[in-house]
Amino acid sequence: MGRVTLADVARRAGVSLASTSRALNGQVASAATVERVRRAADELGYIPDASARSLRLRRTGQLAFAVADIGNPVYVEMMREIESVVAAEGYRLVVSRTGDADATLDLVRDLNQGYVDGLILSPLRVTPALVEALEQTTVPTVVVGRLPEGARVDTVLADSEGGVALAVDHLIRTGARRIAFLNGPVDTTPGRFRQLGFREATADRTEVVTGEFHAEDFTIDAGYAAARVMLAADEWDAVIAVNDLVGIGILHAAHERGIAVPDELAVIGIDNTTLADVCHPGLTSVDLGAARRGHKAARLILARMEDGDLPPRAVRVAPSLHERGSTAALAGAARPGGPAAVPGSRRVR
Amino acid sequence: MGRVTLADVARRAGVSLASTSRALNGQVASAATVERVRRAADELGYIPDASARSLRLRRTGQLAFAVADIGNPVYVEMMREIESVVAAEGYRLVVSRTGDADATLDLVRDLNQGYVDGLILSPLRVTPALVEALEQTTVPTVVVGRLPEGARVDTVLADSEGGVALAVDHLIRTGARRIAFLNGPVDTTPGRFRQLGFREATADRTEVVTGEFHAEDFTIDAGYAAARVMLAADEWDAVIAVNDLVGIGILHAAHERGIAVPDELAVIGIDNTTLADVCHPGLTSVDLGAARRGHKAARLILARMEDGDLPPRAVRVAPSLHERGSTAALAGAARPGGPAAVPGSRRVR
DNA sequence: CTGAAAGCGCTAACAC
DNA sequence: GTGTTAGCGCTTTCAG
Repeated sequence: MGRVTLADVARRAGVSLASTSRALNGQVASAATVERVRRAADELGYIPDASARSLRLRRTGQLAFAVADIGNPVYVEMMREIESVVAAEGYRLVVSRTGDADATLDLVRDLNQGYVDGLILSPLRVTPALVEALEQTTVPTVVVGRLPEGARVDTVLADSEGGVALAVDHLIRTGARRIAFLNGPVDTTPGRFRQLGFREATADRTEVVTGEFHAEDFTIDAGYAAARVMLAADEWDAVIAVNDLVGIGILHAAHERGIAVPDELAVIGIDNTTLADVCHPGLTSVDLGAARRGHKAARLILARMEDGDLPPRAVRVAPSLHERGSTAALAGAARPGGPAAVPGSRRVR
Repeated sequence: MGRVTLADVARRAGVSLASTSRALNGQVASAATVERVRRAADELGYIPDASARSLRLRRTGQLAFAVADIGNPVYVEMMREIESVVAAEGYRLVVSRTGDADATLDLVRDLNQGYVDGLILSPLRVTPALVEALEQTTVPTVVVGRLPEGARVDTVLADSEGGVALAVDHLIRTGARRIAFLNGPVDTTPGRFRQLGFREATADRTEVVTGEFHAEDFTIDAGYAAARVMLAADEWDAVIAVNDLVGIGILHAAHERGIAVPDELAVIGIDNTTLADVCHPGLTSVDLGAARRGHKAARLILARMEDGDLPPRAVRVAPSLHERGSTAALAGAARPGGPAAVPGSRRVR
């Protein structure tokens, strides 16, 4: 027995192909026809063919989510949320690696093959060619991350500047005066805007001495390597890491040098991933709302697919600081639960 | 300007549809034709339609990877490896949540819609209905995890029993005599076989006192909750956790009670995820080879799609123990790097 | 409410 | 080497 097609069902039900299709898809059809067709389909074990439907309907029921590295927990969190939203609307999720800038470009261009109905893209690096490709593509797309002013593409934005400002303020309030920023590659969107945030937030704080360092990648290992250099060069009261992974690299390097965290060095990460809760001490971290960004991105793409003529939208997600053991408590503010506390964070803002 | 189809290219190149298709797909065609068609395609910006090709070719170029919860880092690791292998062969990866047993069954049945060319499935619970559905489906499938004896399905297996034995042996060699196993739900594949492994490994060790406990889920929170109960009830020298997440929950509970790890309580996790390296103390963990299982699964599905008549295969991946700070060092074996060491693990076996 | 027929875009026989 | 044609399985006009 080969594949059961709609024609088989039609034959068995003794009605036409058209009526069979209509009956199965809830279009106009007499109750009797629907009944007969349903029965025939059941008896035959009919399952509609996805490719044929896609070709005819010009829709696949699939959405793509593309990121540089799904190994970063922050993207996993985003993906979970996206999957959960779009699955509820009957869409499957295809995951892709964006790889380098060229690969990202290819990915966007390939979109026109129509293997998905929409794309949620979180590019690490945004080139003019990419923006152009995004504007040209006929497949609805939403970008999680910043695009140049005026780009006609739906975006969902983290408030990097605001988030870093939260971190800077917190450190200054807890007494830090020499504050370093350990960035990742600065030619990336997160690298660029988190750095900008650091500069803005410290610009008029004349009481503060600042420094900037760079990890070669947004990973624990790269963060550790860069932190060794940083800690060997100067003394700092506090470091803000471009993300939690780099923050954990700093924790390792500090531990290795015998520098006590938070007493001798406060550390703040960004992204507020599970890792921040698991490491020791717990990593105070700025939550840039990965899950919420995923949620918004999913909603945006769904809306865009619904109506392609909507004007481009930019949705913003607010940051919040989650205080853990890697930063000193504010004077008068008891550390929750005391020294033997179960890890957990205190939401500051 | 609407979609550019192959017919448009053919018209512009001044050759037939068939020749155009052949020229573009590297079939027999004169150099001149290829040249003209290529040019026409370029000029028109032709991009083949994925749905039409799928319908005609009876293949989608997509593979599905289905797991219960992509939030668990061990699945992320597996997915990364799978994605990297299949992407190199030109396949896209669709991720699905398996949800409960019914949802898993639906997923497998829906496979026959033909929206993917193959499925890699890692089910938490295996029911007879699922096995039957897997055997019936015409879409190549490989299961990561244990299936009942005789199931005619390709599988890749972790050696749970061997892995747990590694943990038990290590603990006994480092002097533990009262050893608990903190399992997850026992009606799951990992729960069942890791428990079996624990029982087998401790069966003829008359010098050892054992106990078994259960977390309600394979998560940090559930592990923590169960560990509180466990630690309140009795005194243990060591605990083996069903996975790293539960292991970290134990670390938290121990910390909360003021129990020193590893001096008063040794803890071993399973899966050897990034988390094991990040938590404090580092979690000694049994690596069940998630990345290698992902790799093998990808290879298996590729081979199966190549030749559907192959007899079902079962590929095994060997476990290894990675020693970190949560277990005492063997007498005479210096802890690598001393107390201020950079986190890292020592592969014992 | 139902049926006949066209056609989505592509590839693969088959004849030349 | 090339063109003609059928057809993958489905939905949707358009008549009746």
